[in-house]
Amino acid sequence: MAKGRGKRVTIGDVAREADASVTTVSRVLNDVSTVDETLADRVRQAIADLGYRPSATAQGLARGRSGTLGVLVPDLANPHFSDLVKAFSATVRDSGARVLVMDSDEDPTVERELAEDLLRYADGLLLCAPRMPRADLAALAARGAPLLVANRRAPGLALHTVGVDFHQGVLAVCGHLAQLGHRRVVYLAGPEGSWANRERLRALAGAEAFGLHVTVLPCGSTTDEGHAVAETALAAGGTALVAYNDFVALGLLSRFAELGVRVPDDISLTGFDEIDLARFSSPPLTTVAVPRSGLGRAAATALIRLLRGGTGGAPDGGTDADDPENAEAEALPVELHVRGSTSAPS
Amino acid sequence: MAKGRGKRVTIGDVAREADASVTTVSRVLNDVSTVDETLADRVRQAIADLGYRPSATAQGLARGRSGTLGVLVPDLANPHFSDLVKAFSATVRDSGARVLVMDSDEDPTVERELAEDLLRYADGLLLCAPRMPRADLAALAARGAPLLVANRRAPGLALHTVGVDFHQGVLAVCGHLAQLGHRRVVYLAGPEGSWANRERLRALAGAEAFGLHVTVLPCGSTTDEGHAVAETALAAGGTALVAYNDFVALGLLSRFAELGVRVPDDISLTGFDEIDLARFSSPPLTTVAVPRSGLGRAAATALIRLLRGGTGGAPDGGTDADDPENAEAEALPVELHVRGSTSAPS
DNA sequence: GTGAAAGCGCTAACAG
DNA sequence: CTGTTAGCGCTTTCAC
Repeated sequence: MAKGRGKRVTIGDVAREADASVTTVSRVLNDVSTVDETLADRVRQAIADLGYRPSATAQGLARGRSGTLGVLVPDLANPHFSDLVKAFSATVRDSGARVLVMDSDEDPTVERELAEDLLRYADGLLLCAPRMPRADLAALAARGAPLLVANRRAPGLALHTVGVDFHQGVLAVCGHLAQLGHRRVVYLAGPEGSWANRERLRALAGAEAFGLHVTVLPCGSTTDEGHAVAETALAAGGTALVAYNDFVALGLLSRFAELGVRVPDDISLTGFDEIDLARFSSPPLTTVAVPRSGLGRAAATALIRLLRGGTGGAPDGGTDADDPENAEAEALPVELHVRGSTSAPS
Repeated sequence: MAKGRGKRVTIGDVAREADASVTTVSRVLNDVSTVDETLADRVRQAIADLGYRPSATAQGLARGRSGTLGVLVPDLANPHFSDLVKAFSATVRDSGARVLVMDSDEDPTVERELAEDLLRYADGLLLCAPRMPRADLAALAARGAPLLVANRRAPGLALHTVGVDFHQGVLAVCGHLAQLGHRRVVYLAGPEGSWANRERLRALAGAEAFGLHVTVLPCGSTTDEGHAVAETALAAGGTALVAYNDFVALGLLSRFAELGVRVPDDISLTGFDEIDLARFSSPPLTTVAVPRSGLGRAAATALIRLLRGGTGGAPDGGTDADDPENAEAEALPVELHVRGSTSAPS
């Protein structure tokens, strides 16, 4: 029986036990080229008896691919990324591979190194690195490994990306607010260098076109930061507050409750990202739902397709890098959810 | 330069380029047995020129270990586990290894398979599987691979565990409530089979000793479930509600806000787990902080130690399984945080 | 101090 | 349909 002894059970042990060759064992393992049923059964029996499991490492070496995909995120504790990773993993697993996760702890200076390390293990990489310097991105791309970048664009870099249409989301928020009659809104900005924040700002600028005047206040991305900035935000003289994300919005809401400021009667408030709790605040939050799981699935699908396509797979020459059509972007639609935290200005 | 061509750069390429042997290259790679500085420099230069990165797979095969640790969690989107995995990964990475994450999606029927698969890739495994059948656990343990189980006990199974002292946490909550003068509390129970829930119930039973009468109401672990059970909970006739976790508590709070029930004036409420948002609800939640990151770190440390110790490492005989001292438990302390959601009964 | 050669466990031509 | 034989890229005795 499969008692946990010292040495690993190898394919050779199985072959011996089943009185077959390792090739045959390998064949039944990968159910390939019809092996005689009797023999196959004997092999399966031996596998079961010995509790044999093929070593993924050996398979990887022999096959030339590890069966592993990497994903690098800035913060796994952020629901945005844990949902993404979760969906990514599920899809990847369905395709028969596994996922190696790395967390850069929001530190752009280690991202490059982590990514390179990940590539030693993985067949491909999903990169969520909103603040990685362009040069590092270029260097990674030049490694030639299948690389997919999430929520970030890198013009002229010929890399594949997937992302969420933040622009449209912010526009939807602004449209909603404008329609309610708001004219002056204040935006509580997210992290400085982040692509998501830049994208929001870009959209906000566009929103001025339909009669909205927006003031930008530095803030951040956490509940704490939202809480801390509440009074300043109030003083900024808008009738509506557009928070960088739901965490910030909930922080504001919390502070407002303490201050006796009523939302939306005294001031309207919107979030972004739709975390689970957004429906359960008082009042429930008007926010933009972004397809986190959808993004994870899309990323997995795209990366797997890249793998299959074989980037630079041709031994010599073939489709090389400077193909302008080589880069490919995908932007998933978002959805505005109007709830109790917004109303017409008083 | 390191242009991303078709073929992978191997140690042989580096050796050729540096006019050295692969052995030497391997040596400078693993900085072992003083290689002559001149030669070493030449090798390093070649490595840089070629953009060489050792294949983790090949290293794994040759070394007999993959440099990868696995972790299986029920739900990566749950902050409890994402924090745990994050801290686990960080610690594991500091020790030079990587982490393979798998998410069982709360489905106990796939856990066994996922764990076995993980073990094909990883040198060791951290198992968070609160509902895995004992037999499966035993089977995994019998595989002989370094295995660490989080937040769950398995008497007689001689496996290593780390966990949080839920028992003490619940007792602290009850003590707090009792001291405020509560006599009748209702517990909103978590998922049926889960160890965490069983542990809470066990502690609750103990709490009756100091004068608390507790009614148990089935509920669940999500905000939605808390929201849904609110009215029933109210009708159960307690002066305080002990929620399975913070999500449930926030769901209750949300529903209470809709119903005009005031917390803590009309009823006291406690959570468990201290999610980030617990401080920001209205009122802020009295809850029990569990050291999620600490648990992740402790798990990593323990697992790494197991790896070093070499479970069943002795080729024949040696320290075998039925050693009673072989199993080892670690229970991290928790901390009650009293906030605005609890007060003396009216 | 350095290199040649034998594997690590598996897959994949290539014969029979 | 089945087995023999090379490797996959690296580490590691073991000689030099």
